[in-house]
Amino acid sequence: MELNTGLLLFIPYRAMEARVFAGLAAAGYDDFTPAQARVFQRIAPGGSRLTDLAEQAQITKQSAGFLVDQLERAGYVERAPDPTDARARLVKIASRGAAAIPVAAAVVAEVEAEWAAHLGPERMEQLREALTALREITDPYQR
Amino acid sequence: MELNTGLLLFIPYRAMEARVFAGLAAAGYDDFTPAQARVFQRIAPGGSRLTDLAEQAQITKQSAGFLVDQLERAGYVERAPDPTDARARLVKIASRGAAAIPVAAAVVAEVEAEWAAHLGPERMEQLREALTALREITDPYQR
DNA sequence: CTGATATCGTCAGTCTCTCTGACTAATGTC
DNA sequence: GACATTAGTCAGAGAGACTGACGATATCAG
Repeated sequence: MELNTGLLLFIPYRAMEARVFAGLAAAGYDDFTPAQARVFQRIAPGGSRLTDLAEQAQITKQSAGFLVDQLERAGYVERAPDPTDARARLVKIASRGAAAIPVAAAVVAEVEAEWAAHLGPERMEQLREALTALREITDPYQR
Repeated sequence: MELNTGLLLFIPYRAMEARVFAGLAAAGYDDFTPAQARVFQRIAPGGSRLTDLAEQAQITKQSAGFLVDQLERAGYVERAPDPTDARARLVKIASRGAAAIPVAAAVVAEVEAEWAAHLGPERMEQLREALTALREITDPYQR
């Protein structure tokens, strides 16, 4: 059957998300939700402003604030004043968040390896390359 | 920057969904939500059982029932008894739903054409082909 | 054929996520 | 210095998802 390209993209995305989520839960990081994770993974190395996170995740700043509150309570992030703007605060990755990152990265690597094994390394590379190119016209917030 | 493959998949998926949603809204189909659409697009030609829709969309049957209720009230679907099982009812596409399908299909075709223009027809074909192959190991509910 | 078990769908209650609108405080602009 | 803009919060509402319990029907084992 021939599915539209949108759904074809969604299916493996959801599979990846579910695997990473399950892997983190198995490692003890079971006190956060997918919505929180989608914000968390967009935090820049030196910290990000709430408004920037909201824009990148394409949610309102209120929603982003709600999710960051929860991440903060669970110890994954912390908020610090922004030295360049007294109105703003930087959301930074805290110790628990930093510890979770390699766990998530390992699962991502594992799933990507499975996909590469199924597709063959060449097609996997083509896939990533095509998706990266597609980002140029579909991602308004390229980092 | 090198993003993980999950996020690379998600970005164009979201772009496609937003475009289709906006296109339908512009054509007067503005009384439904993305969640409803995700269920709607999984209805089989002859109708689908609620439980099957829930499985394919990976939500609970309660959630699926909630969404189908709304789609039914808005005239996009209708429920009919399942002749093969008196416990079940078939969710079928109603007239308003059938009328919306070509509108959505036109937007999908438009976006796919833009992507093909950006990637070149060959890479676009490779992309779809790789995604279809990936479905074999990431979609538990292939139709 | 009958009783136990499974499946289809609904009802009820709850929680998470997201939104809109209104607001304060700080910044930037003219 | 007046005014508009930007960063973030507070308050309220609604959508969408979940768990648990349930009635009705189907299926299967004996």
